[in-house]
Amino acid sequence: MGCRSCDKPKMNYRKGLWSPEEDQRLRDYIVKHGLGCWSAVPAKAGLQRNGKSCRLRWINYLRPGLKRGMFSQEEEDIVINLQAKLGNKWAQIAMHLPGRTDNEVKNYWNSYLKKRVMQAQGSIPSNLAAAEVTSMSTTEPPSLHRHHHQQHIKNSSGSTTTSHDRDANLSSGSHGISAPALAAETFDQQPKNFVFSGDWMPAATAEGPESYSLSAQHWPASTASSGNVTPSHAGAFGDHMSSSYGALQQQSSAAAAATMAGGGYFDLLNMGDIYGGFGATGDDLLF
DNA sequence: AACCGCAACAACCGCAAAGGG
DNA sequence: TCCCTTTGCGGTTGTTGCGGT
Repeated sequence: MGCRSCDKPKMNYRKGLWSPEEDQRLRDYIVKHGLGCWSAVPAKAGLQRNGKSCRLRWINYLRPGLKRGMFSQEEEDIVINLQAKLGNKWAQIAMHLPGRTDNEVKNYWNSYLKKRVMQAQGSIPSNLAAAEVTSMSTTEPPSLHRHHHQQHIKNSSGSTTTSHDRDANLSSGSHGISAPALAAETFDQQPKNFVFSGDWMPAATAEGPESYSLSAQHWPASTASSGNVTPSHAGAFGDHMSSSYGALQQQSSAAAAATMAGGGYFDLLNMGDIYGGFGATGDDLLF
């Protein structure tokens, strides 16, 4: 792991939100060179960030296949049940949520699910409970009350975009906490969809990623929600990695075919250099 | 219109594990 | 085997925007 060739002079690293330009630089670099020594990335990519920050940015927001937007009922159930089972092992929990990152799961838990679970268990502090009365009188997340029809989501530049995906999820049924058995069932099941491209990647390319033109129009609006509620991560890679590949090859849905057009399984392997592969933890990158 | 509180989420920080020299 | 560096993870903080007053 040590990477002595990456030695670099200490510098004042930029902090705070990432600008679209920084995102672009990081993407460009990784697409061109693949993932390697993160500590070397900032210098090579011309970024005044530390490697840690670049890694986090890539994993949480720039990596292809991330799902943005509201958690579905099924995802909520998985988080709740796995949290009960594993504790705050967000990386492990995220493994079972295709397209979700540990950070996203953690934030969702801390900002919403935790209160719901506490209330369900009757252990929610009175002050919290009071604050939650209005929002918890139904099973919708508080935000859905506050922004009923248009959910404003910040992007990295601090501006907001309007996403409708949360509204889409409103129709997904009750948000009540389901039986614990659900989670156990869920992690054993195969991912339902495999879309092996990020929303910033071309949906279908005959030439494969190598010939892919890096124009800005292909990138998502930074961290803004793409409104994508389609499971777009490469499945629950983690424990299911090998079987997922098998499943993928058997998948002949139009979506999968379109996404993988001209590339298919071959693309997956090639893009592994870019994606870094999805490691045993599912959401982590291996290099 | 201004201020305040809340919610959501992006990002930082610190620690531990992993791996090379 | 030890030391050093990098990576990964979880906790926490900071920032932003919205609704209410």
